[in-house]
Amino acid sequence: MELRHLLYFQAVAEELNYRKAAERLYISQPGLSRQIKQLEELLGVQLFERDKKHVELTVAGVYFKDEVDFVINHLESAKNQLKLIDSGKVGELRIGFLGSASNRVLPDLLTKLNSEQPLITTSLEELSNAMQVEMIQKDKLDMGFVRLASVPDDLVMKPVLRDSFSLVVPESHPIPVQDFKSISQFRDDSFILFSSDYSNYYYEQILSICKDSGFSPKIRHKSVHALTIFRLVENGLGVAIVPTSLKEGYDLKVRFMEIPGIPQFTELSVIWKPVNRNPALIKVLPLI
Amino acid sequence: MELRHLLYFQAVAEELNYRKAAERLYISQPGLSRQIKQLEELLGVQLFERDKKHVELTVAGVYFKDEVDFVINHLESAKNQLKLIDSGKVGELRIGFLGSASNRVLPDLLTKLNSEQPLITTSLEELSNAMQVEMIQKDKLDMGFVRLASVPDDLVMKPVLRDSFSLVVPESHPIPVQDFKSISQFRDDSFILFSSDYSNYYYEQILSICKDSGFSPKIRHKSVHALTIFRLVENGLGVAIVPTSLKEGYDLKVRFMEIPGIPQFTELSVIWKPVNRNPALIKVLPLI
DNA sequence: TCCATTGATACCTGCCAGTTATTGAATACT
DNA sequence: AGTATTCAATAACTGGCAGGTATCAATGGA
Repeated sequence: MELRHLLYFQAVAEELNYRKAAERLYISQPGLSRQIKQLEELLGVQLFERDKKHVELTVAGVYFKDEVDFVINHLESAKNQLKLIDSGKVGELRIGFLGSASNRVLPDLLTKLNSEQPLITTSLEELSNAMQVEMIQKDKLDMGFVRLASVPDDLVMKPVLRDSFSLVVPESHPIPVQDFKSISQFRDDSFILFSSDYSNYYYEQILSICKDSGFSPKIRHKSVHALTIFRLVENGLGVAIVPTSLKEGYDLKVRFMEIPGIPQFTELSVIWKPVNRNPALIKVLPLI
Repeated sequence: MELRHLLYFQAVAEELNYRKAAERLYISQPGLSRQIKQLEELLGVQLFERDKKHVELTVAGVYFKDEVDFVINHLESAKNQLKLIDSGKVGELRIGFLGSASNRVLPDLLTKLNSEQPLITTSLEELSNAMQVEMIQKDKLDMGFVRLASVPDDLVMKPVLRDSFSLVVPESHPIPVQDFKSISQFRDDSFILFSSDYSNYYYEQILSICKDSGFSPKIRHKSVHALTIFRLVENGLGVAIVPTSLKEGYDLKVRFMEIPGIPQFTELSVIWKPVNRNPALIKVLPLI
């Protein structure tokens, strides 16, 4: 059985007249007759009742017409949908992001995406730098927001936000912003950092900030979640060094103080795999 | 486009290897290559990613595979229904059921069906929860008996039997029914459970029963068949926790003891797809 | 009675699905 | 490194069948 049989059957079932159906299908009437006969043989079921002048659907034929209509329509819509997916108009984008990603960049992207490509859906997952790289390489993720100095050859990286570092202290901390001259003023405080296995590069950078100031920080706590770090700071368990952009978006009793006179900075970057053929990714890349 | 293209596409999408797919289809590999190429041209969409050694589905291809599976299955079932209608029967109902389904519910339904809709025939298949959901979605099954907390949006679920949990022990087990106060009395026994891939929800529930009683069960064996589990218990290889309704219907040297004082219960539910067009299903739904 | 219109039959033909033989490239095996 | 193996694509051929024309047999309206 072929789709041809079904389309011919549809036409005859609607016209109930071989000549007219054949005309509509742009084929000859004898050809149509034969195809319908063959369909009936293939199915082992009589679909039409002919009485030398009139054509009528049998009970089985009525049922089959319904099903054939359904299948043909479904196939037609699948073909259309397929085109949309292929052109990237609809699709899903799997995005990974760092817990220390900005509170601005990701929402901005999603907003832009929503207005310019409303049929592209997203799935978001908070993951470490290393995990994002691995998952993008394995095609389990389309795009990631990371803080890394470099990525493997098969990925590309594009910086999206350059960030200075800020010290985060409890609101009640005795040293006020205007007196903050050097990070070494906090050499005796406990420090709370992002875990090194979460982002090793990031961890090293923060250590180098302290080292440049001539001390090695007492690291009391480590966490992978920005919010957890802030809560710990809030409760007086220590001070933290984080990207300045994290200042926005949280409502906490902590004070952000940009660290003066240091060369270190951090860049939030988007990474992806150029050979990833997800059409949705190709549509989204120009937006970043 | 013809059905031939779709069937060939299915085969290649499953094998991801032209040679093997061609073998399975009993045609030559070059012929298959050409037909797939032609299908891609007809659709105007690339379905496979080839790199001189490996064949992979594109994103669009993954979508299309799903749709093609659905259409082919639907058409297949329509053909079968058609034969039944033509031969005077109303239709066939394909029912899936869990190994841990009750011994009462399914026979009851079949008896009722036999008296009220004698022209509807049934085919029964024992399948896991996940498999039933998938097959119903793909129109390979009309109705399923499952134990699940929820089902995908395109299916509906109706509870048919609320069941408590019972402990199953060998007849010779030293703790008699009247002394059974808590499951924690069996903390040192080995446990035999339904496999978690058979029904994850179910598995978790049993673990939670033990956890609530303050211990974590030593799981020695897992099986997907109720009878296997009972045989293992019978032979002293451990104890099992199963729905109480399984008590009936087996003739075994085991003792069922309802677990006292626990909130957990399990519901056997019927699931089906509302848009399923099988006329037999529509006749049967009011009976449940 | 004649004619218009129906679907079925007989026979023909050109296209294309499927074949075999081969290439070329990438991987696995010495 | 060199050889064997395995993959998909290409080229050239062919046979079957979809679709064509011509025609028939029947029905029903004048």
